[in-house]
Amino acid sequence: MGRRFETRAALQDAALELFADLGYEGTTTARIARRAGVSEMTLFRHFASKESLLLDDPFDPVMADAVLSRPADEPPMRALAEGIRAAWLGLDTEQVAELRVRLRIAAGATTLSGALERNSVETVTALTAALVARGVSAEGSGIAASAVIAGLSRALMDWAQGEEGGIQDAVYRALDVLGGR
Amino acid sequence: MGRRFETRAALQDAALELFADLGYEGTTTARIARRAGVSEMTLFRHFASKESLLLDDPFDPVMADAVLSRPADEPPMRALAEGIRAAWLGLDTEQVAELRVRLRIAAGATTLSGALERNSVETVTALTAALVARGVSAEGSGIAASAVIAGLSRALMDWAQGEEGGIQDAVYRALDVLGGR
DNA sequence: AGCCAGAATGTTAGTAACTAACATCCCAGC
DNA sequence: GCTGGGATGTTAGTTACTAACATTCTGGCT
Repeated sequence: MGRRFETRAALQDAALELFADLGYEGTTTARIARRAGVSEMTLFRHFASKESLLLDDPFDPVMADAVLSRPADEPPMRALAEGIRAAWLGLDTEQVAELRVRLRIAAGATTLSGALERNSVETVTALTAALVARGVSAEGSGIAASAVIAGLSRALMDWAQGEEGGIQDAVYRALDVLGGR
Repeated sequence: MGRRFETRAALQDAALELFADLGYEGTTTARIARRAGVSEMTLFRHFASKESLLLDDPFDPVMADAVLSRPADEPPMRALAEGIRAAWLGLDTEQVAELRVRLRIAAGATTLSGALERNSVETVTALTAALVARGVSAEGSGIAASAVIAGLSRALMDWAQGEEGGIQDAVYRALDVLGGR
């Protein structure tokens, strides 16, 4: 094995370099493939879309777990907000820097409006399941999870575009708002 | 004048009929244009995308106004949720029926994931402005507005796919969750 | 070493949403 | 009647993405 992983990484690297140079919309999938030394068809075998070259689903199981351990009487939005905080403590500076690069590219491409949320389906599903396990209705769980991820996405986009402030602060402020404070 | 409006309406009618018959993804823009008796190019002069044939921005100024008149000490998510309720009282049954048709089509098309939110940019902007006018920070306002619209969109999708329950009930339950109850 | 199965990749041809450039038409107002 | 400008048509593209089928490459077995 290995080759599969290597090609995938090569494609993602090529994509990020070109996105940075030419912008997201100025970069064609054909060119990404060429730079990775691979055919365009192969690109689409590794990534379902051009979008997913930039934004993987950032699903983090720690989030869902943390939500489960919130006090039982907490309303769903609050439980999500307080639970998610935990997962955001374990980021090292390199991860944060790369996240920022990706988000800046995403923020600059009009055709990527809503892309972050679109690529968080698995995360939303996991959070929804966590709420259901806490006894919240399936309907209410889905609504709360969608809302929190949307709010969080917006906060991250704002953070990426603004001055170099701490990502933790930005996320915490967002979660305060979403949790109803 | 008039012709411009007529073509636009003809296109939208043709689109909805075909979407209902063949599904969203099974309908090509070329075919919509043909049925409306117009060239494909003309279609794209009236609608920026295939998506927008199905989902216009449903911006309702009543919503933003209602948010403005909430008590000053209410936290942003609560103010949005409670404010928005008002705007949902004035829907007649015909509007609701058509909304349901559109949403069912949207729910059945995988490529339309997140489309409702994407087509609510103006609404989000208006709600953000309303919160800012109430003294909430620009950052927090955007986050809250994005979250509430996402939650509401999710609730509407659920409602459209489920049994024929009242839309008011569905929206009210969603707003309860979003408002932190 | 030589061979085999299956995975990874390539090639080719196509579809469909959208765009640019330029020609034409059609209606309103003089 | 004529004319100017907006609405439309035509043509020719670009780009993301897919289907079908051929080829190559790799790792394990004898």
